[in-house]
Amino acid sequence: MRAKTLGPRNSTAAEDYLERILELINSKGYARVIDIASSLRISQASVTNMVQRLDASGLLKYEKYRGLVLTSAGETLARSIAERHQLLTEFLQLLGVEERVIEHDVEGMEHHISPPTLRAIEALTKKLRRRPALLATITAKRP
Amino acid sequence: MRAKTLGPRNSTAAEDYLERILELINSKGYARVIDIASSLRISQASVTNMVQRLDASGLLKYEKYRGLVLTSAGETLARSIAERHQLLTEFLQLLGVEERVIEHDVEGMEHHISPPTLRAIEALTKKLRRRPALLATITAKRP
DNA sequence: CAACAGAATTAGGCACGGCTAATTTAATTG
DNA sequence: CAATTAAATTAGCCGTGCCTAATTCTGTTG
Repeated sequence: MRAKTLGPRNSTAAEDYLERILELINSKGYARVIDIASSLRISQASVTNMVQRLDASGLLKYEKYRGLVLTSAGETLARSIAERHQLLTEFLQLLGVEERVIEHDVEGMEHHISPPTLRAIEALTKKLRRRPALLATITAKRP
Repeated sequence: MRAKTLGPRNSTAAEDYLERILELINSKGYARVIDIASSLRISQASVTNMVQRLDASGLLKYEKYRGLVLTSAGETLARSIAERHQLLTEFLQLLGVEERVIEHDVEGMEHHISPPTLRAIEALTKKLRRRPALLATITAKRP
């Protein structure tokens, strides 16, 4: 068995897993290794490995062959990741970016947006929602 | 000697190197291994390794112990990376995000912003620049 | 309750992108 | 121009996060 460190700073991969695990739990009530794997399009073996590391770092409780549950730390983190994802998605939707592109870009960049930046984008998004005319002039230029 | 693959899809690390190399060339006329290393805060050995991989993928010409120059493909790519960086920085500055935070976040997310998203943010940035009043209401809420 | 199928785990490997230590090459200078 | 110093390279290592193949566990079912 290897070390499975996963240090203090949670990696972008760990965030992807947490985000998906929360989604699965919300939609089906549980998150099996096989479901996480197919949802993230990676192998079951990779999921097992990461789940063990997430357990080691206290973000979920995991029992071999028995399943997993998020700890409260893990759930809190997963929720904030999901919220950030949602906000970034809404922001880009407002700008008229194509849905496929949004998914791709948000997936990549979400892990690198710190709370202050997120709050700034959130404030902007809220403003823009009330200025459809302003947005129209922007999106009109990119058909 | 190892393979040094660096496949078709250029990695985020490769983009960081190219960006910094262009900056160095613009500011001092050349980019030595030791300058790249200290600028990116990584070891000289790591730089040598990556520079060899960038050479292998045609983004720069490199001769051992002799230095490097960007190919036209490398320079074009480096320029677009730099422009994207600049645009994202300006956007966040406009939103009143703290300079340190901007640097950190842009460094992380820039590699994941595709051209359509960038164009959307660019259009928005241009609009916002002419709406200081609008921006004031946003930034005022985050002291 | 034994056999089977499905799910999970382990074993072993790989590319990436870092590192340090040791070595080699280039450049400076007495 | 030889010696020294600075820069660059190589060798070898490590963690992350993915993979496939082989194995093991669980739950169902005849």
